[in-house]
Amino acid sequence: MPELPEVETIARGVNKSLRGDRIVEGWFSSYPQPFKTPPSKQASGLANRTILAVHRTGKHIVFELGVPDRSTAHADSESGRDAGNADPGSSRAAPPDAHSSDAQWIVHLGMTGRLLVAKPECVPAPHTHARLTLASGLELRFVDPRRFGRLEFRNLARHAAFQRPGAEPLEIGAKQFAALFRERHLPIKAALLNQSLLSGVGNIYADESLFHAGIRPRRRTDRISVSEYTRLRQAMRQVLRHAIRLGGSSVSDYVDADGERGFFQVEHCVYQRTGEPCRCCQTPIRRVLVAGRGTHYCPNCQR
DNA sequence: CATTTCACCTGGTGGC
DNA sequence: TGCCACCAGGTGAAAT
Repeated sequence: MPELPEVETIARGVNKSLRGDRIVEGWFSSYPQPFKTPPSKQASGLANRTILAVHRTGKHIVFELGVPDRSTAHADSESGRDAGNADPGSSRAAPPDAHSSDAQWIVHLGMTGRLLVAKPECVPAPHTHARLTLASGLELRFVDPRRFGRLEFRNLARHAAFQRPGAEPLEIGAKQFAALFRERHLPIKAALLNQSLLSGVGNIYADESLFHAGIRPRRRTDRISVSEYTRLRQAMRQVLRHAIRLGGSSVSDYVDADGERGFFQVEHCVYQRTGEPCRCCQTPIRRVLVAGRGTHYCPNCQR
């Protein structure tokens, strides 16, 4: 589900709700699959840190975290919550500053991952693999039925900051975009899905971008002209920006951090419209396999 | 090395 | 109703 527009929507939502909040403690399920960092290390690494900012890079959500607030940890364990609350220097007094980030929590949602801001009394969904309790009283929950998602904690004193593997689709220039693909020899759809080239485009937005550019998904990257790449980049930018404005695509169960569905699925021209008439020329949309993924295109509009 | 295929998971859907 | 095959937004390891 989560491609660039969905991940962007979730990151914005979490940032809005939790920026400046403090992580009191983390709970992680015993399944090893969703974790790049062992659960115990994530829990101890996250505790008592302030969330300075939450942002998207590629398909990853990155939490920028401040240094652990030891005074709060002591106050909580020795003299109860009152001491922490009475101290104006603790909890939310300091303005969040992402540049002073001391650690990062990196969330990848895989196919079915969700990140939800919830009230603690709200019953957790099945397949909830992580819960962070926050000083505000809210909870952040990571839910992921298929367990393709990944959670990682990085202490920046000892590890480099997270970097997306490829270029950012909304930042790359026209010249670099064409250069990225022209010397390769694979179907353009496969190239668009390769995150080490371009980070953020997935199955939905690859198909939609190729439709709007009028390019067939099986065309090889080395046989597409520079002017076609200019069109493709333009189409991709417009599709991604429009999808972000509509809160992403809710194909089956995608929801944002507040549990709200997106609306870009209504605008899909080809994705999961096999056999339905093209919105442009009425030709039935065709489905084929490219790079092992279901791929949808209009045989008339795309050449 | 570049490219392609497949395994990793659970759940929903549609055919018989 | 039950059983089964097939499909799903992603990625990285293994095979070619």
